[in-house]
Amino acid sequence: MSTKSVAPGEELQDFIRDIVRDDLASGRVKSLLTRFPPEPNGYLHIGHAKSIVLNFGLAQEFGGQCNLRFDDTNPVREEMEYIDSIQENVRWLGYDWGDNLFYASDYFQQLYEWAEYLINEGKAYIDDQSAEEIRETRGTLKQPGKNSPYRERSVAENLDLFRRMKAGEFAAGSRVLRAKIDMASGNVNMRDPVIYRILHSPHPRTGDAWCIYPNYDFAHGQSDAIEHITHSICTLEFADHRPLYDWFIENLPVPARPRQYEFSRLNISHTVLSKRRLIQLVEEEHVKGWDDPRMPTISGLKRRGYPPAALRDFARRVGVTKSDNLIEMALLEYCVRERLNKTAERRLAVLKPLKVVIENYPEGEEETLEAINNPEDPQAGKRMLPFSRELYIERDDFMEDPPRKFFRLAVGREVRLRYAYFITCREAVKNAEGEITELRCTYDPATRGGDAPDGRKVKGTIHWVSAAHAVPGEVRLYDHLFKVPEPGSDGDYIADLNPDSLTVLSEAMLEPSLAGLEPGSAVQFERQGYFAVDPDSSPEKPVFNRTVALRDSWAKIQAKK
RNA sequence: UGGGGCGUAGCCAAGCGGUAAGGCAACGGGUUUUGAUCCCGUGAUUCGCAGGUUCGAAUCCUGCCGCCCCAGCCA
Repeated sequence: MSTKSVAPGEELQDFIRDIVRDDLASGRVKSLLTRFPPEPNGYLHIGHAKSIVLNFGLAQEFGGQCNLRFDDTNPVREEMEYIDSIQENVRWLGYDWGDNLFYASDYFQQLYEWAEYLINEGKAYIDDQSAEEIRETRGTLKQPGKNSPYRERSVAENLDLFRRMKAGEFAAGSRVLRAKIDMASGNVNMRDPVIYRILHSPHPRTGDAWCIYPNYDFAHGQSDAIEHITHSICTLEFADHRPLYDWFIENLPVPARPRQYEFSRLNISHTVLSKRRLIQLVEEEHVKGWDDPRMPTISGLKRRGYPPAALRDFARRVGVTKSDNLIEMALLEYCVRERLNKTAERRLAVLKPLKVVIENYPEGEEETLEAINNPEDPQAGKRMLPFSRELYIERDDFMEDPPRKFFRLAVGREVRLRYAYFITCREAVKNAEGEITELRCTYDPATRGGDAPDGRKVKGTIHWVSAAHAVPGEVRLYDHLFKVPEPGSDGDYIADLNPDSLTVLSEAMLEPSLAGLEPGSAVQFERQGYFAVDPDSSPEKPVFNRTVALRDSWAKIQAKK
């Protein structure tokens, strides 16, 4: 399976890969070891996918390895449920970490010992100040902080206090362990950062074994060192933490010297990718859960029908740099179409049905016509479509007063029914309200299959489904979750939500082969778009999600008017 | 003069002193039983701005401008 958009043999080019090549070439590292380090406190989204594809992709490209490591240092926010969904998501994206599944919590004992080591070295101390006091004495971005009154405690007292913290003698928040670095540093992260805090809450994996927990800064780099990670890749907001990351590596007897590199996080137009905002969308029910097909979460994209290969391709196409970016949703959609065009079988489905009666087709008669499953893939074979006197076509494929360039049906005009016959519309039947309820047409028996023996041409080909054989179903049409490229750029992002992001069509008519497909199956409804079977689907009532519409140059022309 | 990062086409992005790759979008045209796919063609005398070094600068130097991140006992 080809998962790359780059030509065979062509190497991806970015600053991370430059560094990796140099390190491998110079022998600084003998083999590459990366890691993907999610915190199990939420669902993964496409921004994480970029990181996953980078870290696992690097390992694949350079014959290295990528570990999956949960950064589970904060028991008050983390849950087992997320640990499971994250693993599922990474696997679904197509990556395998083998036996290399780790948890920062696996290292709690080692981390604790290193904390004591720092105390013994006179490089860490117990601070009795409250959180507010610590904040107040940290200084501001432009002014240095003040030393804590507890900063010069003896090693013995620090050790005693730290052990009693561990033993559970103190209340949460009453004391913390701080690294003794420099309260006047221009980098706020270096102003005696807190590295251990008291948290009397059970941990999803270690239970009540601990009541003190290391924080991110004290756990991440050391975990990298324990695993002998060579390149610890994270996003730009951690660049300010790198001096601290390095400080621990230099001041602790760690078994390896990993290095941290930062790249800019992914931003995509017409959606949001921050955990906080995603949670709000779910909690305030602007969407129907984490896997709502409009969500940029991995589970949402999966339910929407986005193929993992398209996501991988997308992640590679956006590149890896340090500059702020806003990738147009159009690029993601392009990747999805490109993939699905090659893999999705074609089907006929009428979303907004309009009945058609073929007056000169014998009543009670029916026949089957051959249709190609995927013109892009001969291996996909063919199928048979039932045809009869009464059909449904798309309402949008008929116009009473059509403009000149309208190639579809109108009274007096002839079009081709895909894989079937040429038909000519004779009359549009209306009800009392003046709405068109039915089209009376005639067909040309000589055009069976869709070609006229006399060589005459028709401008349009439309899709259809035999009324007697059609399977009714529900089709969910999705549009951008937000109506503007940058939600919240001028005010509240909630106000930018697209009220029409979901349209449910409950009276769609599907060709028979569309019934009974497995949830997740992807098909193309010809002339309309790619659709995926929703988990809500049942053989009695199929439900399809529109993954992405086909490119539509006719709609584009219409929009210009 | 807090610290850190970034500025190449509408959106991304190569480029690493030798005279601006590529993709998406847009716009033309061709093929077509999906107004789809596919194919062909169209963009930067210029790389945030201003100086300087050099035979030669997007690439080196200096100054300026703009944008993003940091003051959780979150990650």
